[in-house]
Amino acid sequence: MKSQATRVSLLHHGLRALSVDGLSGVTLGRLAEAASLSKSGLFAHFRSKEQLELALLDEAARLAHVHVVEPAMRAPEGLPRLRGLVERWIGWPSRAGLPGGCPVASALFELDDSEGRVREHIAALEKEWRELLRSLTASAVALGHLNVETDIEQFVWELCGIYLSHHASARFLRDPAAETRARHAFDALLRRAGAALPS
Amino acid sequence: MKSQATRVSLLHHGLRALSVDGLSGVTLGRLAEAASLSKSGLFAHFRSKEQLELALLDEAARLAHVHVVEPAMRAPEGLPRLRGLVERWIGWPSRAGLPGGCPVASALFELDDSEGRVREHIAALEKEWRELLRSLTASAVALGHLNVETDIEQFVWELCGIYLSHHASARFLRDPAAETRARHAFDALLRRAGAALPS
DNA sequence: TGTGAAATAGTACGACCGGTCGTACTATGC
DNA sequence: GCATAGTACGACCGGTCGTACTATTTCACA
Repeated sequence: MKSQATRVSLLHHGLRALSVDGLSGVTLGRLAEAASLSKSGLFAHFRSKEQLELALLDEAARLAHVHVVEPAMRAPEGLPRLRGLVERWIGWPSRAGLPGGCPVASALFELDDSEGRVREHIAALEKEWRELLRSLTASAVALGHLNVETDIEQFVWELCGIYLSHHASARFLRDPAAETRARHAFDALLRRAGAALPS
Repeated sequence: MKSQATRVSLLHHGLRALSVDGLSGVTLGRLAEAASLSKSGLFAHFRSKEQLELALLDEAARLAHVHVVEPAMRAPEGLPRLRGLVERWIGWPSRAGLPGGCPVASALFELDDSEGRVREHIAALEKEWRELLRSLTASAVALGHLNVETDIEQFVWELCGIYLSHHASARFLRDPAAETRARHAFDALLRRAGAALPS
């Protein structure tokens, strides 16, 4: 039982470090210290650095599910649900209590030329996420909230661009207008897809 | 004279490493070995890791200028020049001979929560780049190629989103359609700004 | 309350990190 | 033609990395 609590604490501190420093910034020594544990005590939970990284990515995905997906799914199907998801998605890490940026987004650029299980795991998470965006968009089309001619794949692709641009301008450039820019871009994307929007 | 050649070689190998592994992946030992130099011989050129990083970022900017900006500036002012720039910008690292991705783009996500001169340098480069995009867009507006109501800042912001989304989908997800998606997104952005487009 | 397993600590390892040292060699300017 | 500055070398610094091994503590349950 104690073990479970320790593991939760490790994932908590590890996720914070991951969001700030990226995958390569999470080290066993620092994480052990942050969690008030010895390096070997930590090692007993994750038998390798790789397993720790995989667990941290899963924890990030779980947190995103709790803070983004679940509340969004309570909105009515179609456009409202899609809007709800996107609004909670953009900038979700800080609302979820993370001190840094989105772990998956930074990993997308950190590991783009690497190989191995960690990269594959992120690729799987990212594809799963895009599949969710795709299905919510398709649902909005099916319900007549968006045009039937909408290129759904293209829609999702551009949506991801908005997310990444927001991440870069909010977190790196520290542009206070990032939120507004993202919302305007999303509105424009919806308008192009034929959504009925207030002005 | 010999010194100059060594420095060029160091920047060359360093930039390759930077594009593949990111800033944290460039280490003095590995770079020295790649350039067939001792670590201390390398140190004679760059008196600290930080100075090396700054020099590498400048070299990346120089390369981008040669491969992206200069050829684009030969196109007629206004929309043609803007189009020329964007077309050469998207995916420029591989066309410039780099084995990895865009060093600035990955640094935008790698250093978003850090501090120091390196971060500031990247911020300056990025702002300079966005200012270039802004001025070319403003020129296209002034010449009547784009609507006068165009929100130029917003236009540039979304353009950066297209660049980042292309980077992620091409380099990480290895989606062969990345190029097409980026072009379609750019065309849609131009159409929204009132550009006269074929079909 | 005693015991065995689970959880954690302790210690050590080889490799690599950024950086410094003294020392050569070599190109360049006076 | 010689002083000087730049360039490169190999050895080495203290520190941290991931990982392995053994010892100790903690705790649930008999």
